Amino acid sequence: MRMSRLLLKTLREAPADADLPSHKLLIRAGLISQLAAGLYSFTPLGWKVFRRLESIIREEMDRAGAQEVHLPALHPIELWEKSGRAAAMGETLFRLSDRKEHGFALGPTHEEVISDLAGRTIQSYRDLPVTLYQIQTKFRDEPRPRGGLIRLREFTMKDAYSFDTGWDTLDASYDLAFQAYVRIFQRAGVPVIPVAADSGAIGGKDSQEFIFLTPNGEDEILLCPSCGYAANAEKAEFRRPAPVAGEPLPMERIATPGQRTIDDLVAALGIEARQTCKAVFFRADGQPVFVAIRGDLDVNEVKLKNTLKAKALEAMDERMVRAAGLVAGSASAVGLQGMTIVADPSAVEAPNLVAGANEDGFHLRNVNHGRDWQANIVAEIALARAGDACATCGTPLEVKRGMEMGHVFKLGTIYSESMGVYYLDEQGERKPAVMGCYGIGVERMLAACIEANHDDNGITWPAGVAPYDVHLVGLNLDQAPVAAAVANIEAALLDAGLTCLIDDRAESAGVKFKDADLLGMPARVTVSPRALEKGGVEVKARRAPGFEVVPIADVVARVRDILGASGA
RNA sequence: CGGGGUGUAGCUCAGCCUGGUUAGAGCGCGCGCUUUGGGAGCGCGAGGCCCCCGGUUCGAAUCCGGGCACCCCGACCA
Repeated sequence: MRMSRLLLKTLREAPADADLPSHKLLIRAGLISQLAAGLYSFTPLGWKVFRRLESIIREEMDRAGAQEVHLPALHPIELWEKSGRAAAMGETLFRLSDRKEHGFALGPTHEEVISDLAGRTIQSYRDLPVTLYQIQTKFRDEPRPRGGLIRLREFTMKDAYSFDTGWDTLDASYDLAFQAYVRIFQRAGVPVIPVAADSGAIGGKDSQEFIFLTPNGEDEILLCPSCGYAANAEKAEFRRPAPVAGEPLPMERIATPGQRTIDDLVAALGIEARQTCKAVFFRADGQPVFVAIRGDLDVNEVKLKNTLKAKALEAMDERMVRAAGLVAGSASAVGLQGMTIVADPSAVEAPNLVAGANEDGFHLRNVNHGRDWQANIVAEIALARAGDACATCGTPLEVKRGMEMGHVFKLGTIYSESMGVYYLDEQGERKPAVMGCYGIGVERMLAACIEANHDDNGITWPAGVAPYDVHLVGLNLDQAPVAAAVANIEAALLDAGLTCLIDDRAESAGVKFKDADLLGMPARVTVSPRALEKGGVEVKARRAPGFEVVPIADVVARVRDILGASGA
C-alpha cells in the first residue's frame, strides 16, 4: 500500500478530550475517528489492526474446537423477557419498535439467541459437548462511555458458549476456552492475569476475568504477593481482623450528641472502629434492606446483591431513609422491625459493640447479636481492601488497577432451562445442557494492545497485530535508483508473504520518520541515496534504537529477524 | 443518575471578565518556489450559523435564561 493513496491523516497533537495513551495514539495515528460518545469509525489502517485481532481470536477458538456462527443483532424483546433479563439489563438495553409497534432490542450479548439456536439443534447427549462462538457487534446504552475504545456503546465481542451434558465435562470445555484465551492474549501482545470474579448480571458460578494490569484500568484487583491469589474487588475474599474479645456485658444507652459517623464514635468514646457496628441501608428490588457490618469494614454491594438474589440494588437516599423510619447516624438493628436485616459475620461474632440507639443523639454500648438483635441473613458481604489479610495465607493483599479483557464463567443450566436447551441422556431422560460462557471485547483488546505497546514516539505494534509488517520509507524518490530499489524491495517482501506500507509521499525525511514511529510498524526499511552509496538500505526495528545498512538482497531475511523478535 | 469541566477554522487554543472595526494565532489544507536524514523555509490563498433556541441591547462570540453535545471522577460492564 502506498501512503500517497492511503486514507490517513496523522495528527501532531491529540484532541483535548483524549486522556489515555491508547486513546491519544489511536486518534493521532488516525486509526479511529469519533462519531458520538462511545461510537467510533475505523479508518483503513485501524480496521486492518482490528481484523488481525479478530483473526487471532478466530484461529485460537477454531483450534480449541469451537465453531463460529453468525447471529442476529436485532432481537425480539420477548426473548429477553423469557430469560428475565429485559428487567435485569434495565436501561442498558437499547430498545426499539418495528412498524407494527412490536418490541425489539439491539443485542447487548447473545446468551438468549445462542440458547435458542442450540435448543433447536441439540437433542441428544450424542450432540454434546459443543462450543459455539461469534464475533459480532453488541449494543449497550452505557451510562458512561469512556476512554476511547475502552468503553463503547457499540462494540465487537467475541462470545463463546459451551454446552455440556454435566458439570464434569463443563470443566473440560471451560479449561479449553481458558487455554485458548491465554494464547489469544499472548499473541495479541496484551499481558493478562486471570483473577477470580463475580459473574455479574449474566449469572452463574465459577468465574474468572482476564485482567490487563494498568493504572488506567477501571477495575480494582486484589493480589496476594505471597500465594498468588488474585480476585477483583467485588469477589475478593479476605480474613477479617479479629474482634476485641470479651464476655457479653449488659447493654447500656449512652448520649452521643452530634456523633453520627464511626469516626465520631471512635474519637468520642476512645474505642476502635472494630468495636462499633455500622448500619447501611439499601433498597433491593424495591424492598428496604438493613445491613449491619462491623465499623472497620465496608459493604461489598455486589456480594450483598448476590446474597439477596436481587436484580437491582441501590443505596437508599435520604428521603427513602426517612420513609423507612430509620435514624441516619444512630441506626441499628436493635429493636428494628419491618425490614430484612442482613449481617456480615463480623457484626455477629464481635461482642459488646457500640451501635445506634435508633434515636438521634444516642447510641447503645455492649450490643450483642443473638441477645439484643437478630439478623435474618448472615453472609460475608464485606469489601476487601488493600492491606487486608489474604484468605488463603494471611499475607496483606495489594490493590492494583486493571482492565477486564475477557471473562470466562460457568453458567450452568440457567439459560438452558429458561430458553429450553434440553437433551436426552443415555437413559432417555430429558436434561438441561450445562453451559459455559466466554467473552472478549475486541476493541478494548486493541486499546490495551496499544497501552501495552507504545513509547514516547508512538505505537510499537507486536508483529502479529501491526497493520503492515514493514514501513518502507523512500527518500528522494525522484531519483531513479531510489525508486527502483523501493520497487525491488516491495516485490521481494510481497514474494516472501510480507506486507508493507510504502511512504512515497513528497514529504521531508523528518515527517516520514515521525509518521513511521507514530504508526509503529515493527520493521522500517529506509531507501535513500545516502544508504545506497553505502551499498544497501537501512533496516530498523521499531522497538530498538539503532539501524543497520544491509544489502537489498538481505532485506527480507533481516526483516524476518525483526518480526520474530517483535512478537508479543 | 450525582459531582466537576469544555463547546470559536480539520486539530490545539486565544478573544469573553470590561458588548462596538472585516473574529485571531500555531499546526494542518491548496498553489508556486526553495528544500530532502527527525513534523524544514519563503510567498500567496481557501477555510467560521463563534453548539442550538430565546432574551437584554442601537449593537451579542462576549451579558442573562433554557436546551443540547462532548470529556473527566463516582455507581454498572467486554
